[in-house]
Amino acid sequence: MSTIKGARERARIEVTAAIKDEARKQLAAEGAAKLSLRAVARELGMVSSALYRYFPSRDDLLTALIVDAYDAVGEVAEAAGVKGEARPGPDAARWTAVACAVRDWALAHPHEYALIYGSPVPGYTAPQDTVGPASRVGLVLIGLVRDAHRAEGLAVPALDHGLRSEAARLAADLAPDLPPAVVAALVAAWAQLFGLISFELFGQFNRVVEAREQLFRHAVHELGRSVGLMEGRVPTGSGGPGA
Amino acid sequence: MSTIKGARERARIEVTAAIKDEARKQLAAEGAAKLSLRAVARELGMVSSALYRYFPSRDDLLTALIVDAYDAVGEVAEAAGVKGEARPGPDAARWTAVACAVRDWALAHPHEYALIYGSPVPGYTAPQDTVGPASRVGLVLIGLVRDAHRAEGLAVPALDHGLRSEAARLAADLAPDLPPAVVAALVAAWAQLFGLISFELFGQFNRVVEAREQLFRHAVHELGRSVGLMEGRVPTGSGGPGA
DNA sequence: TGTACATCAGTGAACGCGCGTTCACTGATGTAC
DNA sequence: TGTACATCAGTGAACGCGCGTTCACTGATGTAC
Repeated sequence: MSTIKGARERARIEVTAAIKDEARKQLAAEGAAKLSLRAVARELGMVSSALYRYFPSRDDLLTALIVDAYDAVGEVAEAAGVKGEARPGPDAARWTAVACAVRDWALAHPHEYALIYGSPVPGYTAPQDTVGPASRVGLVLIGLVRDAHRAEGLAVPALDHGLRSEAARLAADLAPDLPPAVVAALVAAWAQLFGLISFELFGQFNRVVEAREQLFRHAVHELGRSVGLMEGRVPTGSGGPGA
Repeated sequence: MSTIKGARERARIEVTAAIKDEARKQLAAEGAAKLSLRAVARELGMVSSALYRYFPSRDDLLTALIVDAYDAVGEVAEAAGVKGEARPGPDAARWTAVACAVRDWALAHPHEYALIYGSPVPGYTAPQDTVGPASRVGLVLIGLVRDAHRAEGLAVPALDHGLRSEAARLAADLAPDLPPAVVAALVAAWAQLFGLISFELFGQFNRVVEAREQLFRHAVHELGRSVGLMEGRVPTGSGGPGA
């Protein structure tokens, strides 16, 4: 249990947070490649060498920011994906809710998004610590499809011949309880979901698309169908689709 | 006509090309943010100030690389998208061919791809010169769908209520001769196509997906369907689908 | 409660480095007569 | 064909800047007895 510790420990936690906050600000202003320890220290009124009490190197600070970003978007996705009384609609609606939540977070934190889903930072290789947090959004999507499958609300898609063995491998790795065709479609949909967000965020829609949310919802809806998620059977109203 | 000019002019063309080639090498090694005029000059055996005879600033060199990259991928897409005796199959096959050609180029030139489709370079804003070259791949996709439409080989998709006005706007801007539903689906598919490539290229498939080409082809095939492209009606063989 | 010692946050100076850009210059290539 | 001048590629030194990281240090906080 981390009960109330001494002033030293509390100070350390606060300063660490302040360093990361300031670093995030600079990320937004200059991008990851130009994140500078000296600038962070300067802004915090510290001397640059003082940061080394908190992070052994610039790369370690970057890693901390990456882990935080994965956790932040993961949390948002998990919150949007909860099943329960709060969200009684069909699973297709949860699918869309998760996708929109991720997109909203990305629009609100574009530079943190770019840090984790953008072009790799040159010379930086992510350490093992990032793989857990990095998989949280994916796990939400898998869980959601699993719920639909258990409720027999999944229209299992067809599986290309060429994709059979990879689909089996993916299913064994990620969700042995789901049909391989669903897992393969899910992985493809996962990539396309983030692809859509990146494309918008990195400016490719500038001067082309205006109603970006509508286009996003449309595409996400199609992605949900490609995975096998079905609409509620009643065309109007929000009555549950039954077992 | 650019007939054979003096030695000075030929030298200028050659040196300009050498600078861009060396810059591309450094792009691959260090990424766009760390592209350094001094390093390029050093590698070329010139003094750094000499580069200013060729490019007025670092940003102008970057712009030249961006334009070249857009042109390179545009050329590849155009070559793969040509209609004619060489490629008599249904338009769905051309669609896949274009997508695979773009992906192949991206895999062969990952850093040039990241330069144009990756996270924006901080502090750099693309000038007007890039918009023409940037649209070449999109134009290929539009042309291809237009061919299918003219041959009545297009199954016009349904159009969400919420997307109607944007679809009309997009169609007016990009392809007034195509049904708005098709244009909207095409723009979404275009984003997802590059999204898939970026996701793979930026390392998100590491330790998850192995048979990446198969997964890509599967997703691209679905995207083609979402736009309305149809398979040849004859399930086996490559006989043309007729008018 | 008081003292002696250990821990550790933060300082300030320094090392060695690389960067983009400017500027006056040299010398070779091209041009006009 | 020959001469005078203009053009321009490339030089070398300099300006002013920022960076990550190390290191011996001071002084405050925490701990053991």
